[in-house]
Order: sequence, then C-alpha cells, then structure tokens
Amino acid sequence: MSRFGGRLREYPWVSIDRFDRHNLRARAYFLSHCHKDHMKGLRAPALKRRLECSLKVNLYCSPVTKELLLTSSKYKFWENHIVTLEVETPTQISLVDETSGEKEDIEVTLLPAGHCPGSVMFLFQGENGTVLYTGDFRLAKGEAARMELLHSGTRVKDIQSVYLDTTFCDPKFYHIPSREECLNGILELVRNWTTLSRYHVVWLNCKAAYGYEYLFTNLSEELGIKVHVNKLDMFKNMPEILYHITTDQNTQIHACRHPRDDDYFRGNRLPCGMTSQNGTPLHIITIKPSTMWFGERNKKTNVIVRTGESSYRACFSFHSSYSEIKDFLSYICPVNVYPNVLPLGLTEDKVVEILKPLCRSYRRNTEPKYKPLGTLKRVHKTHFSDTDEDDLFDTELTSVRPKIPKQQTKSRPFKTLPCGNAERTNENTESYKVTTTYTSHKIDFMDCEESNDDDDEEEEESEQNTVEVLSHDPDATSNSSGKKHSVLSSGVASDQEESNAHLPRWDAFFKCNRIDESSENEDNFPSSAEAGGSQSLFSDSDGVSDSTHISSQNSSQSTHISEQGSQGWDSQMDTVLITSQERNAFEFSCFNKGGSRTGVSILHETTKDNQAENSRWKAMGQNQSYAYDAVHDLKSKDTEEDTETDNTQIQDVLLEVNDNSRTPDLELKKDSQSSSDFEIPLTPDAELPQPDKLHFLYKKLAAGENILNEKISPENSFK
DNA sequence: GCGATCAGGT
DNA sequence: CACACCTGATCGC
Repeated sequence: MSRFGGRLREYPWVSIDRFDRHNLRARAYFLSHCHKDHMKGLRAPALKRRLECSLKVNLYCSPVTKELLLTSSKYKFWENHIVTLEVETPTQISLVDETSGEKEDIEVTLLPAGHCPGSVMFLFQGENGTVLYTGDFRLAKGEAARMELLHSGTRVKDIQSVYLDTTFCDPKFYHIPSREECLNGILELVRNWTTLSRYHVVWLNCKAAYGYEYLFTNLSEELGIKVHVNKLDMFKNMPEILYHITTDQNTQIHACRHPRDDDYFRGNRLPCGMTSQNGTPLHIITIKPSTMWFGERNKKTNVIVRTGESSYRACFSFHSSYSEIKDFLSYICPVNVYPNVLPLGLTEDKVVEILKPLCRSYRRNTEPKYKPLGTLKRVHKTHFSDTDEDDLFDTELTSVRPKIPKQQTKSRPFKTLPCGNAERTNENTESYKVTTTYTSHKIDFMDCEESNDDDDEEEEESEQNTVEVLSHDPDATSNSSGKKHSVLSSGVASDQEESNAHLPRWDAFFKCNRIDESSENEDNFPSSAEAGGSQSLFSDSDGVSDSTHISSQNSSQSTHISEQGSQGWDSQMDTVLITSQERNAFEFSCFNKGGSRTGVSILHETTKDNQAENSRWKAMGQNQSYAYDAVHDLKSKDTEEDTETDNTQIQDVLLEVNDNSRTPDLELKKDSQSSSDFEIPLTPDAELPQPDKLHFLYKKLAAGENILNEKISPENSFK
C-alpha cells in the first residue's frame, strides 16, 4: 500500500495520488490509477468545496482513469476539473497559485505503468529537474529502455529523483513469473476444465480491483467464453473489454463476487447463485489469482498451485518483482530514489539501502568503460546490465544486479525502417543501427542469453532459432493472415466502438506486455514458453498428485501444454498475419508492443491516435491477445452468444487458430522479422513510402511537427 | 448522519 | 505469502 504523501520534494505545488491534508492546497492534482489507496481524500468534502470555488484546479490523469473514475457517481463532481493526458505525450502545465497569481510551468508526460487499466507513471520536467513518479507499476525487464520519453536522443534523461513503487522491493520477491507465463498457466487450466463439458465452470476469485481485465479478455478470446462479472458499466466505453465480459451468468467462466463467496463456493454455488444448469449440477473449480514469488536461485516457477480438491491458486501480480524493480531503477539511474511503499517487514532505510546502489552517486565511480567494439550494439551507454554488456563494458556492478536479457539493451525499438530519420530523438547512425531490432527480439536473445551465460538452461537455445526460421516463413504468414483477416473484418466494430472512437481503448497494450514480459525472464527462470515440455504449469500443494478429473488430464496435458506453449511461440512466428486490409490493425498491435513510435508506425501512418491508443493500452497494463480477433469473429457470427450453445464449433476453430498462432503476440512475429542488430529489418507489413508521402513527412519533420499526428483511427484499422 | 480510523475478513 | 477492498465498530464533528 502506498505511503506516499502526495508531494514531490522538487515540485511541491502538485499533489499525486493523495488528496487530503496539505494536498488540499495543491495547484494541480494527478491520479496515476484508479485504486482506492491512491485516491485518499479524492472525494472528501474539503476538496469538493475547494473545487467549487476554483476554476483552475485540475486533476490530470489518463483517459481510461478518467473513465473509470467518473463511472462512480461519488466522483462526478470532478467531471469539469479533469484533464486527460494522452500517454507519451509531453504536456506543458501551468501551476498557478490562485491567490497570489504566482505561476510555475511544468512539463508532464504520462508513461504506461502496466499495473491496471489506465495506470500511468508521471514524468515531470521543470526548473527543479526531472522527476519520475511511478505510481504502482509492473514493468518487465527492459521496459524502461523501451520508453522513448525517458530518453533524450540516445541517452537516458538526467533524472533527479524517482518516487518508486517498492511493493516487492525485497530480495525474497526476486522473481515473479511474467504476465505471459501466468496467463498461459491460467488459460490452460481453464481450458482443460471447461472443455470437459458445458457444466464444468470456473470461478476466478478476483478481488474487487481493476487489473484483472486482461485476464478476462484473454481467456475469453482464447476460449470463446465470456466472463461473468457483477458490473460492467465502467467499461461501457471500452468495447475491447466489454466484449469479453457479461452480466449473463450463463457462462462457464465467472469472476462475479459475493460478500460471502467462499461460503457459496463450499456449497457448490457460484457467487452469482448459479449451482446448476438445466437441472444438471455445475462442476466448479476456483482459481484464486495471487502473487507468487521465487527466490533468486529457485528454479521452480509453477504458476498454478493446487490448493484443494477443486481449488487452485494462480500466479498473478500487479507489481514488479524485486529484480524488475532493480532493473528499472538501474536503467533510470536517478540521483535520488524515494520508496512509495514499504514492503512488509522492511524499514525505509532498508529499502533505500537496497536501492541506493542503483542510483547515481554510487555509480559514478563504477561507470562502465565503454568498449568501442560494442558501438553498433549499444544505444544507451548508461544502461549497463550484465550478460552481453560484458562484452562491451567492464562494470563492477554486474555482480550485484540480476541478469538482464541482452535484447533489452537492444530493444530500443524506435527505428526500424529506412525512414528512421523521421524519428525525432534518436537520430544518429549509431542508434539507428542499434534499433533495427524490435523489442520482442529480446526474447530470442534472452533465451540465448540464458543458455549462454548460465550453467543450467539448455532448452532455450532452440527458441531463437525457431523464431528466426518461422518468422521468415511466408506461407504461414499468408495462411493465418487469412484467418485473422476474416476475424478482423467482422467482429470488433460494434456500434459502441464506432461511436466512441475517441474514447479509451484497450487493444494493444497487452500485446506489448506479453512480449515484454516474456522478455523479463531471468536466467534462472525460463518462461513457460521457453521451458517447453520440461516444466509443468502445475504443482500440487497438497502433495496430492494430479488425480482424478483434472489431474490425469493435467499431467498429460500440462506437459503437452508446455510444449504447445513453446511450440506455440514458434508457430506463432510463422503466423504473420498480414494482408493489406489488416495491415493497419496489425501494425497497430505491433506498434503497441512497446516498440511504439517507430519508423514503422510512421511509415504506415500510424497516427497519433494510434499512438495514443497504444499508450492508453499501455497505461492500462492490459493486453489483448491475438486470438482476440478470432474469437471475436467467431463469437460475432455466433451472434447473441448463447453461451449455452455448444462451444465445440467455436473451440474447434479456435484450436485451429491457436495452433497456428497460439501465442498472441503479433509483435513477436513482427519482431522476429528483424533478426539482426545490423540489418534494417524487412518488415513484412511495411510498405515503402511513396515519394509524396515521404516528402510530406520530411516536410513535417523539418517544421518540427509531430509526424505521428495523422489521423487513422484505430477503429478504421480494424475494419 | 457523515467521515476517518482501525480491526478483521476475503 | 500479498494485494485491494469490504464490512463493522468506534470515535469525533
């Protein structure tokens, strides 16, 4: 829980995530996300009174956060005082003291935080230096390196202070399986169960909080089963979520809640009251998402633990692990760091003691020496992680930091095509070459890294190769694109979506995340995908072996699943879904991978809208999976979605789809196409810009305009 | 009656 | 395990 008081030392006129006490006098308010512990005082009468007699006091947040906030009538009084900021769009704000007229300007940039829908970090730049407030965040390793706006040119910005989410800043939380791994584990468990019969249902025992949405949307996409929830009006303007949830209890996946839902469950009853269907009793299992962590040397990374006859715990975390935090901070390398949270049992001093070595004062003397040979591979000298840095840098810090996949250092994705000069900040040749790789590339390298730099893992070697090979398989590409296309053409564009073109959207972020997350794996922790059949997704906490119903299936299937998982990644590679019609959608999704703002997007006229979209997604920490469209399509054909109807058909098709593109990550596919740091990738979905188009872009660039501003609405891109 | 705080629960 | 949140009791305004 956040213990941040609301104010930055450097900019005391703004209040962030706290709205009581001294914050009542702030000149501007910022809300990083819509969790209650970050909204203290937000609806207090004192603040409400102040708003009533002020024209100038605003609350700044992401569009999604605004949407979620205003869904509750308790916060309606904020309506005229909320200013939404697009993610990754630096904005100048004047902080005016209404009594004295005193004024101070500050530039703020929202960066995706990956914590829950709409969640962002705030980057403030002003006369007292550059300060980053992370709010709550879950960012995989290397994600900071991919945030263009944390950089100027090829360097990381000079950041004075970071106010950091230190929820898991304790070595015991060293590793938390990636979102991708967790999602896959849950997906297979749910799949195994729900395919037994239509009376086999799953209850996801989720706490009342935003942050599970990507779980719901992905399960729904993958399995063609909507998720039953108590309320969905907060998502009324987010069709990508709305589509996958329902208030119709007649479905096989439930995330509904009841004050005494455990009692309900014990009575073989879902929280919504369902206990049978057509007179046939339901077979219910519960899955409780909860954070699981693993020590540095612990290689066990089961993301599903069986806790009883029909109950499971599944790994799920809204917050970055210890190693992710350290990766993040060491990349930023600020002068100061201030913990927003005290992990249980730790004091502030202790946390600072852990973090200080990653800050500048400690590093000055140990700055790695640059080795010229590494030039082509490096973008940010300031970022030194171990592994491949070792060939390029000497650093004494290596030993104290967790391994970071190679790719992430290469992952600054900004330039991907010959038009890279369109990119605003990274303009030198060096960075250009470096950034020819896509973000997800790191996956390959990570695997490679893992098998290389540490003793234990060998399985992963194949990954990289597979990616390469598959990514260049044109047949696969066209195949799946056909499938994908049909999907794209029918499903998504609901009335709502059309009418809410400018409203918060969800599509892309998770795609981004998936990649990012899988990249986060450390040498000791191969992702489930990487691990192939060698690792079971399940563990049996009771020591009860996989028995009876799920078990036999599980034991056989989980292995299979794992393999599928790994092959899935591979085979996904060959599923490069590109047709001209889909191109926009595709690049949209790719774009959203965290490799956003690239030459690719520019070439393709990815617009600021798309970017904003992307950013919003990122801001939400949510993702949508590739299969989304497929399911979408199927479901829409199925129209009114009688979940009672036999899902077989859907499942069959889904399986087909999944077989070809099991791993959702479009970007991965895309990434896989750029196979070398030294080559300009031939992006399959890229087209050469027409001369007039180029001319236009150059002109805009020369004029200093934002070339990402052209309008192609994401909605259109889905049609 | 309302909000803030705490304890206890999921 | 933690998290985010809810409920209920108590206190003060």
